[in-house]
Amino acid sequence: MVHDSSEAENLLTPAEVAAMFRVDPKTVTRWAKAGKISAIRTLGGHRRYRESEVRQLLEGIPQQRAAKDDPTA
Amino acid sequence: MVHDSSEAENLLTPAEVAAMFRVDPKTVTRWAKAGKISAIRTLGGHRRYRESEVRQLLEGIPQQRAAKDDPTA
DNA sequence: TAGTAGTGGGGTAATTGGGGGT
DNA sequence: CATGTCCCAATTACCCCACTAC
Repeated sequence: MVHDSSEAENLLTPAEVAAMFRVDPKTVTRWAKAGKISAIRTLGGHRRYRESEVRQLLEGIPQQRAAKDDPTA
Repeated sequence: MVHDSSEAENLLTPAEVAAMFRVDPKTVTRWAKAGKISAIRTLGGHRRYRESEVRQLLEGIPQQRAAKDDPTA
């Protein structure tokens, strides 16, 4: 493959996200409907979720903070 | 360079597009058959897709909505 | 010319979407 | 209010094999 997609965001299926949260896939769908998580739709209408966003929600990481002020110290 | 594609019509293979949508290459083929995405045919019958168009679809730009509920009318 | 990976085509099982009720 | 489950229809994923792309 000589092609190169400079940017590749990892997308997750509803089932994968559901497994990570230990909930039903339908619940993930409701979260997307409620705008609690962003979703990308396939041309057929199925949803795909950004892995980075999902992990962030799982970790409970609020925002990225400047390194000059590190509260963990 | 004997093989420079410049950057006019950057074409993607089915596998590339499939990876971007997190779907199976076969699914992309189905989208092309359904006319949901324009495809260019190689002389051997294989399909190639326009990167610009794929990106637009990923961004979630202009999705054709069912006419049953069109507030613009 | 040969070899490996990707693709097309067809068919079938699994997942997903949407509404509704617990 | 949020989640899980049942319904049905649509979309998607994986199986085969033959041919193209490089």
